[in-house]
Amino acid sequence: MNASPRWLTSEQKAAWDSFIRMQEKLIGRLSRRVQADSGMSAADYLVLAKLTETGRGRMRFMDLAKLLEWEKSRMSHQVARMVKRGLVAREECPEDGRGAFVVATPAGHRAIEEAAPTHVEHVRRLFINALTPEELDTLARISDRVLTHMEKQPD
Amino acid sequence: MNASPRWLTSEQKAAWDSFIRMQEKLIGRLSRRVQADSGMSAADYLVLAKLTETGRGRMRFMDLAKLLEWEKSRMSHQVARMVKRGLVAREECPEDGRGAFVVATPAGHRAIEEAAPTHVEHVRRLFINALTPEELDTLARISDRVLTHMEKQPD
DNA sequence: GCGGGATAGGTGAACTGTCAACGACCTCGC
DNA sequence: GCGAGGTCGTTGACAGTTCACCTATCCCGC
Repeated sequence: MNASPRWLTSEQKAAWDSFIRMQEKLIGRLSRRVQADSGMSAADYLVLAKLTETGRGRMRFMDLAKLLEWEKSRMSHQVARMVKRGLVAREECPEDGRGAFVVATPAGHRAIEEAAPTHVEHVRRLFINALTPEELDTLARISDRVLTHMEKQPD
Repeated sequence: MNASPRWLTSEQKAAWDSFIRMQEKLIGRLSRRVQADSGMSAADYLVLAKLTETGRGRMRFMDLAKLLEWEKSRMSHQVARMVKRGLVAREECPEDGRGAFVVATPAGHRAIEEAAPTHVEHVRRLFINALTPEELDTLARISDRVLTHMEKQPD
């Protein structure tokens, strides 16, 4: 018997496969829905959601990136695209010459306010409604466990 | 009280957030690991894994796409890239003039055989080991429930 | 006040995924 | 045998991501 056998047991593999399949299908469907319903990409939605919810529509670049747990480069490209689409604008930061603010434009505010209820409804329809409150709670605890565990692991 | 309230309860939102965060972190770390360890992308790994495991290294294009639940266009682009990298080759299909086979090259076989144990080890380390067998089992059931539920839902 | 390291942010190239449109081929009814 | 509609697979344009590297600025000890 080995402490770390080469393969997974069939139960483990089945569990892993189910999880992966579920997660892929769910995320895929939700992001296609956001795109189709609102014309925004899933990334646009996320950025606007965090930006308006946490920063009231105005946030330092890096704060937003940290909140989303995104790399700055990803943030930078994403904001550039959103500027092009008129959803947000950049603003200089007087206190820090390096810094910048991301600000939701009126169109950005409107877009997220229109998209949010629909998105939430899809989350409920596809995910929340599939589970009892107890199952949902269990899933939350399991997710937190995995997260905590991962944080203790090296890369 | 509304049958379908506009927002999620705080428990529901917390559960959803945990799940999303976990899933993103986990997938992100695993795919960066595959990339760094083997030089293959996560997609390359998946394709080679299914191709060798299910088709013994040779499969019809569409069968492979269905197995992975990928769109044919994605499959097509992916195979094109993998051909360029020497991991697979295309072969014509005599019985069906439209059809084509994807075949793992010797380099492809070697690559997946070298990468698989390491990948499995990371799955174990980051995910399996975080949970008790009971929790893992619970997660599998929950995933299946969500999958079944989604299949009954329209887009 | 100044030099070095850390931090904020940007940029280009390469890669991946999606969407819509397309050509080639098969199949089945007439 | 031929035409309609489906299936197989490709392609091009474009959105998104990552990686490595870059600049400008800030902070802090000396």
